[in-house]
Amino acid sequence: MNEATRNSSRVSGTTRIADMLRLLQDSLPVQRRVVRAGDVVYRLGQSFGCLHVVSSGFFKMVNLSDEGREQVVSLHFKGDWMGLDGIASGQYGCDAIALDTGEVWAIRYDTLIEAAVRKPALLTAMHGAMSRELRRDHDSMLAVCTLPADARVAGFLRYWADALDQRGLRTDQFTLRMTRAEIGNYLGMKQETVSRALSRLARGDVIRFTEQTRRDIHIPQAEALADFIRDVGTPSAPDEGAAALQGTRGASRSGIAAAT
Amino acid sequence: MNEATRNSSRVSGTTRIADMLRLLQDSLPVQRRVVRAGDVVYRLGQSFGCLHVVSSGFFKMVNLSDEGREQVVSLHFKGDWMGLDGIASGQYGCDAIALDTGEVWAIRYDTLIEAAVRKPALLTAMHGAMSRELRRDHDSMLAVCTLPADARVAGFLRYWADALDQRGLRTDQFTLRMTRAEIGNYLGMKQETVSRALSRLARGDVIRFTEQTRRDIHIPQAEALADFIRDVGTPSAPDEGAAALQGTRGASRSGIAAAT
DNA sequence: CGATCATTTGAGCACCTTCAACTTAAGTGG
DNA sequence: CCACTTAAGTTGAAGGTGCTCAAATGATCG
Repeated sequence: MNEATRNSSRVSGTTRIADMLRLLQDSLPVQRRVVRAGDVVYRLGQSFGCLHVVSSGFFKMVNLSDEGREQVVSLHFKGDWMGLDGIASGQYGCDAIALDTGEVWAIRYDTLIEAAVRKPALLTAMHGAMSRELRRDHDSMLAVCTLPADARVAGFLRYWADALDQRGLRTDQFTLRMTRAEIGNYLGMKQETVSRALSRLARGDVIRFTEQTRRDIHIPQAEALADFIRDVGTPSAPDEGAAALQGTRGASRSGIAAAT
Repeated sequence: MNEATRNSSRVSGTTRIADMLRLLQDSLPVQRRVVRAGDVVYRLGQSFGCLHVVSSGFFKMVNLSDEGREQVVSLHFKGDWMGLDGIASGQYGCDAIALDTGEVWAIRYDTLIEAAVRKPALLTAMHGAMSRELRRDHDSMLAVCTLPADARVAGFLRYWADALDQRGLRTDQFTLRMTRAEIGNYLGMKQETVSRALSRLARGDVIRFTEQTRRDIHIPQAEALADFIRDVGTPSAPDEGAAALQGTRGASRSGIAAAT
């Protein structure tokens, strides 16, 4: 996703999501459910029957291997759909866990399909959600496989800010709803590495910590974040945007070589 | 995906795919296209209009960042759908590249939706494809983020064998359609690491190379592959299945600890 | 049959992990 | 309100997995 796409989607994003929620509400019987942090919406292996749409709050999807390895594979915000990966097999493919208080709407899949004959917009909404999720998965893989740890954390913050942006919320300051361990799991690194990366970003003034909690992030300028991802992500880049981090880590790829 | 799921899907998998291709052929105008290795089916950013279904051959989907970082995000076999990630934005999200000679059927998305009113099975087919792709993406992330390099390569071979299995092809011996560099990119490692991992697997007799080409893989017993992934994937496991690799790498996690 | 690409293998190093200690935040019950 | 407990987060030191760099071999193709 490039810069232009991100910016243009702010206004249309909020209306798109609001319109979709209204459409669902008006066209289908929805089962509302209020959740609190840690609540389970559904579990991997449970019989699939409903799709779930986020009305408010934040959710994580956790994949689990046979041997017990865990992986946070996606995050879901207002307007996102959950459970799409259960359609084919008839069983949900992940655990869906609430990261904060919020509300989900459960929609029977078969009911949705029936109603879609009368209201094609329902299909468009669902297909759009699924298509966006595929795109997001692919962007995640790109980041996990091609970016060093610091840039991955920076990319995560940008992703979170973008998600808020598309929902009309303030993006220069927000509260992470996840522990360092959860973030690390999602990004394919350990919690200590996340902590160090955040400290380095703060030291370079790419981000700031507001409050003592260390979960409230302030982003002085979105440009600096984007620049940082670019510069650290491409080893051949000269030191311009990430120059502020000299001595901490930004110099390692070019500088240390001469020292050995 | 557990063992039972994999085995039960062999017979039903082949009929499912054959039935689906027949359904598409009989219900919709499909644009056939023959491709050869390296051919581009569509490119990232191109205007979305058609979904593409693999009639034969093998394909990779490549995601590209603004700065030029490349990532193979998925592989597609007979019966798989391509281009689903373009629905929401109206642009394809990846490059679709043929890995071998084959055939793809292009289907107009809007035509599909119209026809689905008469034939709901068309929707079921498309939703199933998308759901399976989401599941596969999540399994990829799990592997990339939680398995060491050797187990990731072993998991890749098992994935390829499973894909062939579901299509009724022989799974104890097959030809990889990708270079080491492509495999490495897909698995989040360098080509040298893939090469070393394959050499170690062969040294432990988990796989064998047939022919001189080093792309024809023989799997003496599928169990050994699965065991290997389990054993190397879980650090706490005692040395039983991967014992054959003593001295190469399998011992590092449990053996070296005592040496320090 | 020379040229190019793919693959293998070795040696050294860097990024990230592991292990550990410490600090801070958030409850809980007296 | 303050000990006490537990979980989350930070930071340092040391070590390992996988990367970089390099060279040699093997495969493929005009």
